[in-house]
Amino acid sequence: MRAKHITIKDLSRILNVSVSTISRAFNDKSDIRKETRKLVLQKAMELGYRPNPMARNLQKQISKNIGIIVPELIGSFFPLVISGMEEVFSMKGYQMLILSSYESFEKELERIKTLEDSMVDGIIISLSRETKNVDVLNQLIQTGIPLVTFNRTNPDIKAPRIIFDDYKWALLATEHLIIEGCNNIYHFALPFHLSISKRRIEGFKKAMTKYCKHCNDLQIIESGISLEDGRKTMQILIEQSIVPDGIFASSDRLAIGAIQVLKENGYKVPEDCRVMGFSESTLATIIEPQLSTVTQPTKEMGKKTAEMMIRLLESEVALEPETIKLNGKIKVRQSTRV
Amino acid sequence: MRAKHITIKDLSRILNVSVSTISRAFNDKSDIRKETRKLVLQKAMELGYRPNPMARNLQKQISKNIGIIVPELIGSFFPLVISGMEEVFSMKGYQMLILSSYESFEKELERIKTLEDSMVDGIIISLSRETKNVDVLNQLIQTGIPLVTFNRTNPDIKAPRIIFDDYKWALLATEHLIIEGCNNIYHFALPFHLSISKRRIEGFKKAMTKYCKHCNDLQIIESGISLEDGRKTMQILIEQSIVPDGIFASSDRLAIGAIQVLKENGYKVPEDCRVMGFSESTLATIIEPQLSTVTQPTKEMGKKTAEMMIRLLESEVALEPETIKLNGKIKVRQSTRV
DNA sequence: TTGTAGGCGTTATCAC
DNA sequence: GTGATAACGCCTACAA
Repeated sequence: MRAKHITIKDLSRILNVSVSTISRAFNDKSDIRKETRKLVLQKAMELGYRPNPMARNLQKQISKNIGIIVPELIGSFFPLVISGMEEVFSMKGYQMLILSSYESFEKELERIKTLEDSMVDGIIISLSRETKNVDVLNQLIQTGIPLVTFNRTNPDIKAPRIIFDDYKWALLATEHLIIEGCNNIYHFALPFHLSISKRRIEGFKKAMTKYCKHCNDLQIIESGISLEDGRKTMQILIEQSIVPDGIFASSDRLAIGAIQVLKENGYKVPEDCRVMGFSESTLATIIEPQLSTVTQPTKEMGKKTAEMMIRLLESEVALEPETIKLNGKIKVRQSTRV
Repeated sequence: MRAKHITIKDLSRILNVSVSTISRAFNDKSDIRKETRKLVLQKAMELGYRPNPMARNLQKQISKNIGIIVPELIGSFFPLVISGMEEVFSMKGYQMLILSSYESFEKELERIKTLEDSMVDGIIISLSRETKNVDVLNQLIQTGIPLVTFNRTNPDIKAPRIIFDDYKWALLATEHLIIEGCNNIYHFALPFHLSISKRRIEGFKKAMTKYCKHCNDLQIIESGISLEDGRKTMQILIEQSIVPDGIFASSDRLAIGAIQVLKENGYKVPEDCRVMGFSESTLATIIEPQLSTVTQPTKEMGKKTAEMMIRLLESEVALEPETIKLNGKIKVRQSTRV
């Protein structure tokens, strides 16, 4: 029982002009007299006429919808990225269809299918934790649907990627610990198969060798992603009587888990062990001591990703997949400085 | 340069059947022979044919899109609610268009217009902090577009609302403080004009009078919503040499701000002052002492809201606006118990 | 500068 | 059971 919308035909009857004239008025065409356009637009406003987007899209063979798949909607990172995208897309008249893969590869495939079905104009994706095989995404690109990846991506995907310069900032973060006097530094890493994880590990190693610090693979621990994962890793270390004098954790949550367990076991942060997080979260200033971390331009990442998508959409020719690396900043707080 | 999609006509030509037959096969109509349907479906699968949703929607006069407006995408609450909605909507074949009002009334109006323009089947909204006038929303309902409000709503809106039972749980939270021995309790409230704020204040007052505790309006402070707001309120109190022995804050962020300032000024929590938060956030277990708070069934709220929307959508008759109140749980941690 | 008519891909209403 | 055909609301040659 929805109020019937007024259509272009109704308006044409009322104004005694043809539908094409109205269409022209609404599409900024040149071949229409100024006064006519004004008249049409005014009457339209008066009667509350707006072109039906479904009809328009059907005819134009586009949907003005962009599908977005993220691993999760909890935690502050992805919502903030999405928020950045929204700013750009809403300016350009695009809508976002947001779906979550819940960190599951299977769900991710489902979501991709859903988006294909609903004929989005493009797809933006950040890979789930489980995703190792990216064939489906490459097939997607084959069919001609614009794809952009961000943050959690994979070098095998033949699409643009907007990422944080993990290598560089992991290097700088580690360097910070070294300069503060740490000798025996451990790295709590994200799941190894994530490219984001690999890049940070490289940065960590580079810093260690640069300063001739002892560094073997045992110092790099595949920890996971959550606070609980950070706790577990630290617990295992302590059970083995290993207490580093510096920890570089690949996420704030990992870092905070480590700090909690250190404190529970009577160790002092930063005196006994300095702890550095990664990718600033609201948690960083709540924990005691406040956490040093690397801030990422999260919202910026969303904006850049959206802009890249729009470039793909508007470009006539196929663009060479580009990689955009975003810079961060090191935020020194109490957890690394006595 | 997008690969052309195969259409119902192509398929009809290939299979040598009429388009209507194919349409029937895809719409579970009864008047089609089993084998025919099977044949059609199989060939369709083979050729990768899927009905074009734009055409289908145009003809059915629906969009299968639900517009969702939230005040913000940062913080964990709204993303989690949305996550709950997604579960329900994606089951039912609906897509969500998510927009943020950025806590601004003006932007909120813009967003509503955008959604009207894009002809969503229904709108779900949680009001911005600034929103006092809800005429536009009532007009929306007049035009027949289904509307559901959640969390931040307003009694003047003639639409279903899915809310947390703020009154009851504010009462219980306050009661908890009283039972733990507090006598001089202050309430850090959200902006007064929010109905959510009013309901919690009522609950607070009720608990105080129930236990014959002294309670005047000075004990109820309009604090805001953020951690910073919580800090400010506490600071002002301390400057006036007022140190309550109990604080019931209307959000975890307010509570944490209060705890920080208390500690900075040498007061102990919970010994000198017990602090109770509201609406569990991830921050609650990070702060020291860990924060007692009221957990809300956040994701559940999203589900219930989505389900309500679907009921409106599927119902032929206009439904009487219903209010659904969700229950929470009191989570006792160190900040209220010595 | 404006109007006419065909088509975008479906579904629904008739006939057969 | 199946097949034509007219909508759905808009855009765009082409004609006037």
